[in-house]
Amino acid sequence: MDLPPLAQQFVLHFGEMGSRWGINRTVGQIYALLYISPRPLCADDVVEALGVSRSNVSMGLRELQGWNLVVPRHVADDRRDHFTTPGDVWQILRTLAEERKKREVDPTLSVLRELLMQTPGSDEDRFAQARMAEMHGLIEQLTTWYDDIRRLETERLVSLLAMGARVTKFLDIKDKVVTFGRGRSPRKA
Amino acid sequence: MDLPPLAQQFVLHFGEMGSRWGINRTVGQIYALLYISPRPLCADDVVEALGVSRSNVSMGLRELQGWNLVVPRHVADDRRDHFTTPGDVWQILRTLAEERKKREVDPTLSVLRELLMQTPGSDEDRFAQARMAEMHGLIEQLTTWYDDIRRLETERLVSLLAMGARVTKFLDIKDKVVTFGRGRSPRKA
DNA sequence: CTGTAGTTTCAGAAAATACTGAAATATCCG
DNA sequence: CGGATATTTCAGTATTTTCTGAAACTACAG
Repeated sequence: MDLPPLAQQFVLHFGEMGSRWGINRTVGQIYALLYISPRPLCADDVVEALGVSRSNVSMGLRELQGWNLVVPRHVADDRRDHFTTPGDVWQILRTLAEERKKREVDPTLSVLRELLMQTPGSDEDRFAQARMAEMHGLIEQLTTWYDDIRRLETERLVSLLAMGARVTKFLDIKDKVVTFGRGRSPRKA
Repeated sequence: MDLPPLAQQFVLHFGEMGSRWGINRTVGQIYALLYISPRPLCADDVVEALGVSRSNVSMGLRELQGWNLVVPRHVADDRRDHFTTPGDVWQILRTLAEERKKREVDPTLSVLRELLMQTPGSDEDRFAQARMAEMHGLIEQLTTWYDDIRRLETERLVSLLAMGARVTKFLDIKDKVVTFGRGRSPRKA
């Protein structure tokens, strides 16, 4: 690997973190490389930059495309496919959330649903099913919330984040507003 | 493995998902088993239920304790350690978020900080650093937000989730309130 | 149709990870 | 302390995952 120092450290870090993120080292490195590259790179550029085999790069790029974290981009006067990461980090975050949900949460949700449909044949199973119901309820609440906020434009999402826990203040206000609406004597909030 | 049908399916599913969640099959199964068990189990119970080696269970339990997803619990008249998962699913969610952040996000955040301190030695590095700054900004916003809401009691967290994207309505209200505060003539909202 | 440049597939090698049984260690009780 | 029970460590084995080079495939230009 022969990259400028900062780039190299970044790429190596992503390689190491790869395993914790459920991807392998090469895939992590390819992503990092494309992320900090000022222009789209072709597979051979990646081979050269990372010093791994051509076929490994091919597989890595395929996997990253499967995650929608890397997109092909045509470059004038070159038959070869070139690749970039989407530029907007907020978009990347959405993609990541979406894909992780799809891989890590959805399968479990559907298994839980199936198991909750079945009739328990023993006390153990009855208890187990109750626990599964709790887990199912939690996941369902989370995914409903996620489905809701994923549609927000970035700007709104950012202000929501910036508010943080302070939004709960408005929950209080809401309670008061509701009270007013029920005919109690209003007074200034 | 010899468990009641529902329990068994649940345990097997967690074993399969393990790899996607960054844990191995046995660890996933142990967790699932403890989660649906009506009483704390000792290591030998787990060996018996899952049909894996004693030492494997020992390592798995150790790992799960490292994640704070399993806690030892004493059982009367038995010298052996017994283990449970915390009962409250919301607490489990918090723990999971906390641990995943610690393992998957924090190391990258600190590497990014380091790399942003360094002086770029080339145009490539200058560009790379700009991209790293974007990523750093995003992660920092997310972790700030997370630090904020992780402290909420469950009840408030739940209502926040239930509100979903509707909280943004209050952002509009807030704008109005600010406007009022600046001396424009107030009228009922 | 043929040659060329580019890409993907795939079987096996290499590396990493998970699992086991045996031995070592720790803990408790009398 | 000595013996019994419970737990952990660890070296070796098995399994899984990753990576490679060679071959197969594809698309296009001449």
